[in-house]
Amino acid sequence: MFKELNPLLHSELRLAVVSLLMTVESADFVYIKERTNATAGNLSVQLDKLQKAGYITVVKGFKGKKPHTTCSITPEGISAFEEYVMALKSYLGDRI
Amino acid sequence: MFKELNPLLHSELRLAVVSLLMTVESADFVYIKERTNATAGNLSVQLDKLQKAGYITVVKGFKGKKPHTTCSITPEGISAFEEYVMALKSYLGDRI
DNA sequence: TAAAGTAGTTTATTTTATAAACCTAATGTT
DNA sequence: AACATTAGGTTTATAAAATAAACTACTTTA
Repeated sequence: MFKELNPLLHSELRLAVVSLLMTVESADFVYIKERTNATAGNLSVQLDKLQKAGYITVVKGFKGKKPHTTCSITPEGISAFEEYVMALKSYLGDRI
Repeated sequence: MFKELNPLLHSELRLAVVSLLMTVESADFVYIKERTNATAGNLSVQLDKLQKAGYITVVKGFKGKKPHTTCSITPEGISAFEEYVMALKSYLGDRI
């Protein structure tokens, strides 16, 4: 009846991050933070989890002299997201 | 960009319960438990939260000599669910 | 050169979700 | 009759999550 919802994606902020990264080639920490309205601390933690799951890549470097973190979604992230959407549909019936 | 997801509904089991109750006039504890694959303890707790939020009504009585709990969704539950679905759409783009 | 800002990370606290243990009554079982 | 088992839950304890607050390290500005 109801499909299981991948707990890594069933989190408001992580879902927002992945959803955002689905629409762009890459995005940096500050941009993601602004778009998702997240606090830096929360975002830092959640990006880490997504990276450890292999759903995103996180590249830390410098832009000029400031630290700069760039994220992008991986193929595994894309398919996890797509599966999550399918699973959600089992909860939402035809109103979606 | 991303709408807030009602935390009361953004829980796998509570979402399943509400989603199920959207499709029936009422359902009893055991039926909900079976349909959602929940443990009794977890279901008991989550039904309580939904009731306290005013999203469902929970009527406890007896069927023959055994306890019997019947649940149904309230108008507030229906609109909360519908708003939740709208909010979700902001995360899912056009794949939904 | 001191204060303030940027870009994060780490740690601590609060919430949640969940399972395990428990309760009460009814129904077999010997 | 006494005891175990099942049904239908509830309560409590634990593990996992989310989040905010505090902190780090460096840079820019006054």
